[in-house]
Amino acid sequence: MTEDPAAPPPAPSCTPTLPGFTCGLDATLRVISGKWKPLILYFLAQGGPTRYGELRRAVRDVSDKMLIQQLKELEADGLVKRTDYREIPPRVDYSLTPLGVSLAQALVPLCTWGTENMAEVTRVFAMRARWAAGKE
Amino acid sequence: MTEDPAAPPPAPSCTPTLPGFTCGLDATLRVISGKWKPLILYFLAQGGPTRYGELRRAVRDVSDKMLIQQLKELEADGLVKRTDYREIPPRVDYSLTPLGVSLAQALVPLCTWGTENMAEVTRVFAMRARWAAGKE
DNA sequence: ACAAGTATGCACCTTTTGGTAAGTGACTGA
DNA sequence: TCAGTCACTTACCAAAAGGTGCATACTTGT
Repeated sequence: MTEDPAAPPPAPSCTPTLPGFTCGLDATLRVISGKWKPLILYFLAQGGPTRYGELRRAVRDVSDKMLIQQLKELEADGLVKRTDYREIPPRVDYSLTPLGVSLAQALVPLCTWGTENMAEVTRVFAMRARWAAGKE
Repeated sequence: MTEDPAAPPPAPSCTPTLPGFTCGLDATLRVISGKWKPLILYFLAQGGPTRYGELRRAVRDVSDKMLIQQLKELEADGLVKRTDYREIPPRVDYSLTPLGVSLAQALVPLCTWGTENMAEVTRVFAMRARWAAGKE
């Protein structure tokens, strides 16, 4: 038999039989990795179509270069849609595509996990930072 | 009331009111970002406790340095447990902690999303690669 | 006339991340 | 005795990611 009666916890059902990516998880992570992408997705999922300047102010501390870059990648990945109104003081807004919306939904458990285990994660990162500082 | 009747799609419920991390999603992503971490999590979730050498062979193309490094970070983050049997040809194995197991579960939707949308993602990445190659 | 805001582009630099190759010490099999 | 295995460690280097700051063309407000 292949299954124990005392089945182990429901493992991540990756399917590592694909070209280029080792599994679905790998593919997904490549699409959302980028310092500001989670935040962008977050704001777009919450706020609907958002103008560039608004995003800029919402995602604190992001520079123009970075924000534009990440938006372009998200757009190229088919997760966000850019709408240029071709007005004369430029007006552009960004929103999630259906694909983007579905990804945002898949991200919910991760948000939840992060929030629930924030204490642990924060503690651990504080330790890492102190350790890294001591190394120099 | 705070909710529209025509509610927008269930957005990622980040809670951006925390120190250090902008939201739960942010925290989670920092913990799993790293070229080999998803794979490691994947194998540990599937296979239970795994010896170093086995992992090394399972996660193809990973170098010792990288594998050790990522394992150390995962251990420091409380996601995997390292067991050293202190035997004389060294014997060590790695397994998921309860926290690691819970994270693995939270990753399932991402795996699924990646698998379902693999076609899109693959296509888009192929385009990116071609574009990058043309740039040089 | 001049500053500020609009959405971006570009050049340059630093930081972070990943990769290669070698070495460690105690052991085992040929 | 000599190569190979075990689980690592270290030094060094390349590539990728991220950051700073300036420039654009046009408009609005002072």
